[in-house]
Amino acid sequence: MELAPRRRTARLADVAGIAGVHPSTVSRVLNGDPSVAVRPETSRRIREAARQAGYRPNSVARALRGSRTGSLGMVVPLLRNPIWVRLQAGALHRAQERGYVVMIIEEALDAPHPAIDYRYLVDESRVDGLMLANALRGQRPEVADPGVAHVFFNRRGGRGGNNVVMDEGGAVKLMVEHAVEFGHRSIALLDGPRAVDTVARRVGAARALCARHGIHLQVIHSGATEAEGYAAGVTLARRNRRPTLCAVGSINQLFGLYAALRDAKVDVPGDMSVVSFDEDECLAYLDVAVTSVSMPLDELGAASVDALLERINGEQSRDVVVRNPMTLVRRDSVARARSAT
Amino acid sequence: MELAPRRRTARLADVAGIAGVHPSTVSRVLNGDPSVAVRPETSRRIREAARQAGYRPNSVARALRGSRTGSLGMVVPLLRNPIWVRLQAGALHRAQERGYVVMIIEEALDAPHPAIDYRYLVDESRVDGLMLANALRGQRPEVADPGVAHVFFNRRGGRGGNNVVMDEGGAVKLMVEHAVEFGHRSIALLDGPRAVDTVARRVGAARALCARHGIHLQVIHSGATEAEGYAAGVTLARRNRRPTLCAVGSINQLFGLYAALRDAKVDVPGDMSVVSFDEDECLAYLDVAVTSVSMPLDELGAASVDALLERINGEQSRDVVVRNPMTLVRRDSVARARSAT
DNA sequence: GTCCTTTAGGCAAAGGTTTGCGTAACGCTC
DNA sequence: GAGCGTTACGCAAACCTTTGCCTAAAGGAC
Repeated sequence: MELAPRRRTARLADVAGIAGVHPSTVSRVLNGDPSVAVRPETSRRIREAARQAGYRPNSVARALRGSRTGSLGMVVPLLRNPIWVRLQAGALHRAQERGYVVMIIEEALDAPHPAIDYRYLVDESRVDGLMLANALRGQRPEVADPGVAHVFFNRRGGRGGNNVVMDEGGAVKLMVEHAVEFGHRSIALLDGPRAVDTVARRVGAARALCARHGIHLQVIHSGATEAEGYAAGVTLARRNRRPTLCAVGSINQLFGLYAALRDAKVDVPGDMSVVSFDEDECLAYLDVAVTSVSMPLDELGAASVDALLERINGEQSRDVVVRNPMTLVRRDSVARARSAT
Repeated sequence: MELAPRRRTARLADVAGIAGVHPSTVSRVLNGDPSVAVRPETSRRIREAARQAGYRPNSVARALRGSRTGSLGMVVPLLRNPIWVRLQAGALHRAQERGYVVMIIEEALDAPHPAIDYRYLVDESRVDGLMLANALRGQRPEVADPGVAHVFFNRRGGRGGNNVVMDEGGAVKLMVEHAVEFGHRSIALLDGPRAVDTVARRVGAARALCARHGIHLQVIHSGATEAEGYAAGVTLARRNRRPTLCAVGSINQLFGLYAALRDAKVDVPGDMSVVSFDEDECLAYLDVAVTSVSMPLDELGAASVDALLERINGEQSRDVVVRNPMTLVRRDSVARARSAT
């Protein structure tokens, strides 16, 4: 049917030609402009012409005219960690629902700090706004720029008002209450670097809650990798007055911790219980299935898109906390504390 | 310094105004157009003006004029599986090196087959070309369209000439030779659905190689999830003449298989050896560290970008096989075959 | 001094859409 | 049938760059 050397795709003018009307009329009809009045018959003719010509609006021209690109930028620190993937997927789908596309930027491993300034993506009109998850506490010299629509997601940034985060405090509460339920009086929290906002909020909540419950808390900060989780696990296993439960911030650290405890002949959950803050299907299949707190990652991704679109549309800034389903997934890695220290 | 209500970002005309030249001259100087002749002093003045005005070329206007968007679309089936993430990261970085950005599209879980036609992204000038990994063997009614620049990566598609894949045959060879080295005479290959091209190539290579080595091969197809891997493992464990080594196509299936063998009291590697085709750092930390074949995923992602840019630049189509580093990572899950069946 | 070649940079069109405004034709009222 | 309010569209500008072509001035050759 179209054996010709692929004539450049149809333009508005082509459709207008077929339908015998002016391009502007085609535009209004196809976009459902309510301010226009066309006869039903004309409208039908235009739609038919568009269909026949295989018309697709040129998004570039549209973007130029309307100074809206219809795409959003998402900056994540490291795709390797599964949570970013789920956040990404959540954002992707919500963006698609709302007619936007998402550009992912993975901040390079050796990125300098303060990180490079992705506002240039907005200045170059590549995206309408930014979703940032590369903020580090204190490290960033307040790039918050009211002229550039942006939200910080999962990790807070700037002066506030643009943050979309989950209820880490609630997650910690689930964990601590679970620990209490099983009689634990001394617990450890193995988490990422303290410069990461998410970590800081978990640690803060843990300190407060443990104090209230009279539980001894020990916090260990390490990188979110298997190797560093292993190292932390080794240290932990050597302690003479060892905590009876260890909560872990990332799945990578969890793998390391598990291996370290196994190598040190520390039985899970007999000698030490373990809880992960990173739920993943594979946790159910480890040698001792891991109890975890399942966080609403997809929802956070979606909420970030929603919040960013609010900013783009000039609505009031406000912080958002995604509370959705957050549940304790009980598996086999938590047992009654053996010898209350 | 810029306390004003964020004047709309500087345009070419603004810079020209400051430098006292015509916009076209600014454009040529800033883009290093070799066909233009300007005095060094003028050039310097222009650059200074651009710097001072914080000028950023509007990529949308540029795209409209040049009919090049500078972005690439990448369609992946399911982000959950880590290999897509690594492919994505590889593509992201290479694209960035070459001045492009990448838009990720995750094909919905419940996507219809034949899948939706992402050519519309090109027709709408949202991207300059497509990297597709959602092709299924036979299922797709030849969407190959010479008018739309595209490559199929990791999974072949179309009539050939646009495929960028890894050397799955080489990977299988590493696995089989490893098996031979350890005296295995009967092996199983637990892999994804046969409609997936990658799987088909692995299976084909395995059949040929095993035949040559006189090894008995049993192929099990299942979905790439923990649950289906578990189910396959259960079946496998029940076999009376059980293979002595099982190779696994995806890490998710591997987790399931491992759990099934554990539950069935089949010792790894004593009763059955295991090899994964999906290398991941966490494999080193499982209760029995998993031997795997490490594939050049980042390189494949990068090569896909390179190949797509060739198509976009109108160069000759050709299939590409990424061979780079492909290594056997020897860990603890392979042992000498106990009782040669 | 005249003519030709460089040098240095300006002019304007084009790319496809959106949208404020303008204007015919039509129908209705009186 | 004149006047007026709709109805149904058309006109053209604007969004910002890039680029083919043009021109004016300067420099060189004779």
